[in-house]
Amino acid sequence: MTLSGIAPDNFAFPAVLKAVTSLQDLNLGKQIHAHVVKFGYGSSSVTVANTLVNVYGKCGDKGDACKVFDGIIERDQVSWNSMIAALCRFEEWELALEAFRSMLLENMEPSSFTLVSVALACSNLLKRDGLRLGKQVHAYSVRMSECKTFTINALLAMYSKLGEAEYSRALFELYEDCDMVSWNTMISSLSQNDQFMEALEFFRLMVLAGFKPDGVTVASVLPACSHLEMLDTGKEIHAYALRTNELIENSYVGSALVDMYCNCRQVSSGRPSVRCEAFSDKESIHGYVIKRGLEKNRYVQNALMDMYSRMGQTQISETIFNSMEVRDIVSWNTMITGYVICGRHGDALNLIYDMQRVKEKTNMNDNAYDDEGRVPLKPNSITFMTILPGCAALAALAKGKEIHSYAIKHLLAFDVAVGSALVDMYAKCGCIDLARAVFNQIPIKNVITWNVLIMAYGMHGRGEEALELFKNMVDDGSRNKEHVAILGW
DNA sequence: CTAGGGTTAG
Repeated sequence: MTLSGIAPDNFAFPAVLKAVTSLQDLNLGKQIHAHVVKFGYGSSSVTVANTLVNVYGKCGDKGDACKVFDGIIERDQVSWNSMIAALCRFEEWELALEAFRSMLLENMEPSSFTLVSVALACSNLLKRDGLRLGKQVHAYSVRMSECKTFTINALLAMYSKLGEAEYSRALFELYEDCDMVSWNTMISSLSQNDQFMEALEFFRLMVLAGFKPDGVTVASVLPACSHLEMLDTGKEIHAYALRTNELIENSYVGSALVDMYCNCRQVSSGRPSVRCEAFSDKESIHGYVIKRGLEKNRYVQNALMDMYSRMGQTQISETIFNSMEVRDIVSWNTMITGYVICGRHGDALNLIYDMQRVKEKTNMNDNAYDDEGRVPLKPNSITFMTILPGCAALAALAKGKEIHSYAIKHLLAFDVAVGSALVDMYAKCGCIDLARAVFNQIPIKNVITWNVLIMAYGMHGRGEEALELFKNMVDDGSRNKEHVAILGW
C-alpha cells in the first residue's frame, strides 16, 4: 500500500497495529509508530494512539506505553481502559488503581473493560486491601448493566485469588448468565484452593448444564484427579480428550496428563522410557508426548522434569532443563525441586545463584530487556519455598541467611508460605529465636506458620512455650475470621 | 482501538 503511494489512514493503522500485537513484535511496532508520526496521526487520532498504548502494553514496553498515553490530548474511555490494562500486564497493580482513580477524577465513566482490569489489580493486592477495594468494584458492577459476564468472571477469579472461594461460589450461584469461562474459573479456583472434590463436582454440573469442556476445563480438572489420585476419573477425562483433536494437542492438557499419571504412580520407573499402563504397554509417557508433538512445549517439558525427578531420575530432568529453549520461572523452580528431592542441595543452591545471572527470553519485558528481548528472571514465592527446606536439611545457616536476604530483596520474606519456610529453616538450623523473630514479622499467618513454630519449640525441648503458642494460635484464628455477608444484595 | 479462565510444592 505504501509502496504504491497510498497513504495509510486512521483506519489502516489500528488494523495493522493489531497484527503487530498478535505477532508480539516490539521492533515492528516501533517502526510502524514512526510511520504513524510521519503520516501525521501522531496526535490527531485518539483511536490510533489507543492502539499504540495496547501495542506497547502487550509487546512489553512500559515506558513507551506510558509515553503514548501521556501524549494523548483528548483521552477517551478506551485510552484509560487500554492504559489500565497495560499497567496490569506489567504487574503494576498500584499504578493501575491510581490510573483508575485519575480516570474517575476526570469524570470518565468506567466500563466493564475498566472493571475487569481493576478487579485483576485488586486480586493482586494484600488480602485486606484487595477485598476492600474489590467489593467496591463489585458494588459498582451491580449498578452497571453493560456486559456483565466479563465483569462477573473477573470478580469470581478475584475473590478466589484473595482466598474467599466461598464468595466466588455464592456469586456464581446467584448469577444466571454463566458461560464457559465462568465454569472454568470456578473449577480452576476450587482446584487451586485444594477443594478437589468440589472442583470435580462443578465439572460434573458443568457437563450436565450442557457445556462442552474445552482445553482450559480439562487442564483445570485434571489436577484435581491428580491430587485425589482418582486415576479412573483421570482416564475418563483423558479418553474424552483423545476423542477431541484440539484438546489432545493442547499443551496445558498434555502437561496436566503427565502430572496426573505420574502422581497416580502410573509410571513404572527405569530409564528414559517411563511406561504407563494407561497407554499401550510399549508406550511411555515421554513417547506419548513426542507422538503428540508436545515435546518442545515448555509446559509439557516442565511436567516431564517434575515426573523424572519424582522417579529418582533427576539427571533426565537436567537433560530436559538444559535442552529447553525457553525456560520460565516454573522450569527453574521444578529443577530446583528436583535437586532438593534427590538430596543434591548444593546443586539446588547453585541454581538459585545462576538464576540471578541468567536472562531468559520473554515477551513480557519491562524496561530492563536487552537487545534480544531477554530479562533477568524474578524468583517467586515458590522458588523460596522450594530452596529453603534444602537449607534446613543441611542445617546450612549461612546459606539460609543468604536466601533470606534474597527473599527480602524481592519483597517476599513476609509472604506466609515463604515466611513459614524461613521459620522452619531457622528452627532446624538451631536458631529458635531467629525463627521466632521471623514468625512475628509475618502479618497474615496460616495453620502451617503456627505448626512450624510450635513444632520448633517442641523439638528444642521448650514444651511450655509450645503450649502457650498453641493457645495463641486458637485466639489468632478466631480473631482473623471475617464474618461478612456480601452477597445478599 | 480496550477485557475474563489453564502449568510448579506441601
